[in-house]
Amino acid sequence: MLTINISMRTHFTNQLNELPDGFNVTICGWVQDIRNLGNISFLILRDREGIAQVTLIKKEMGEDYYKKINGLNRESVICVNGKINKKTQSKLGLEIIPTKIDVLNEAETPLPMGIIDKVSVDIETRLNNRFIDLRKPEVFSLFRIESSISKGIRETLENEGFIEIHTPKIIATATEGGTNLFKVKYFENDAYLVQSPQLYKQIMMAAGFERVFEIAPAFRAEEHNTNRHLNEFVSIDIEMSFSTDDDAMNMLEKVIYNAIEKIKKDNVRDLKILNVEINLPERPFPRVKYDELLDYVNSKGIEMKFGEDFSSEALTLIGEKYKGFFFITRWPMEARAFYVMPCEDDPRYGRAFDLQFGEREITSGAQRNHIYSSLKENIIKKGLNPEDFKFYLDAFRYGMPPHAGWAIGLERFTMILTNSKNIREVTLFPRDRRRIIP
RNA sequence: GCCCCGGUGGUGUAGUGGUCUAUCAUAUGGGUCUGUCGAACCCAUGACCUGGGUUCAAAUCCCAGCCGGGGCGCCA
Repeated sequence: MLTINISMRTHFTNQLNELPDGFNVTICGWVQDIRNLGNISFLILRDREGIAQVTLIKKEMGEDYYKKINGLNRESVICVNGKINKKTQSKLGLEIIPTKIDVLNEAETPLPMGIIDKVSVDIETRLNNRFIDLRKPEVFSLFRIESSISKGIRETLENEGFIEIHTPKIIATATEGGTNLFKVKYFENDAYLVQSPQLYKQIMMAAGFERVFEIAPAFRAEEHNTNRHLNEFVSIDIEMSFSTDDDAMNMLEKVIYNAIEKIKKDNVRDLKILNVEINLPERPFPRVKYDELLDYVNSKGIEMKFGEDFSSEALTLIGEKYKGFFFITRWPMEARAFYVMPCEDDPRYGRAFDLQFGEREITSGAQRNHIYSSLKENIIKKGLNPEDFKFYLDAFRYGMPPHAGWAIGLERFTMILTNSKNIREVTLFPRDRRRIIP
């Protein structure tokens, strides 16, 4: 049972059930609703854990006080001291008969948006008034689940010997290429926000840390306007030494499985509020080669050449065949970043993989190329300048072990598990093409 | 960046040239009611994104801007 010592409050609303009839408590929270019937009224108090009914009786409170409390605006913050009455007609099974009500902060009126109103609210309005939107239990539950996910992932990685690291988010230039970077002024120089900690976590392999992970924001200056992209998102990155792409995939399976197991255990109430059912995936996840899917897509009439990435249309088709988690493996080198390790048997392919959930991509990873000369060659092949990567390439010259890793988008993963339609739903204060406030 | 769509009270909507002094719900303010739990009932309040144009007449048609939604590309 959760126990938080806060001087004003003796209990959260969900703890009242276990207390005996007549027990004296103080509960604190927001005035969600007042139903006034004249000589009796019902005040619904909401806190983080639920709601409770406070029953106000005019005869017992006196006319003036009764009127004052009934006149409180919705969403005002109060503390109620009183006795539990279990012989109530309330559907909640108990009510509080107040002896003292402190008004700590009165809300203004009208509210920018309703919390329990029976009208839908646009996501735009909700995000503009996020602090109110987040008071809704079904919105709050998403973030409790997101919290469990990052906690669960962290637990698994720590058990597996990973060390949590923090790499810089402001860089001179030269990450992986491919995506646009946000430019920032750095005193007399230009600098950029990182798109990924990729190069740094690889350098940590040369540093001998063996296994590292980082949970941190990544920034991408892409002008996308979709339900699954953010310009700032939380990237969960790992890198592991003396490991192959298979080892990385196995680790990913374990991490995903444990996170889901944790949610099923710790977020029963949230899943119920959201009306979402999550099944533990079967392991191992299917591993499907790029070529196989390429053929499949072509056979279904979608034109796609070797080396191209799967289009949305193609992924929709693939998602109909593979519904849960599955890996796409053995990608063409030209479709992936320069740091991927080519396959020994055929260097046109690389030891890279994506983890999909149906049509949606949630992770990409690879065994990395740890051979200095070959890595440098691949940088040139991609049209990049090795000079720009000196700080990175040097780490491969004085003892770099073979290594592999992956990155998973926290919001994407949460979105999939909670069946959310828009990634903004599972981001507290999303940063997209237009939004930087709040 | 490209394509398509949209902007009406606090919130969500109806309304495609005149009968719009603009619909409905919700909210807000006031009132009735001692057991509500989406309380009920009565009364009231409150809106056509901005600028320009067409027209006798514009919420409605045209242009520009601003803001937003969906899709694509790209990706986590």
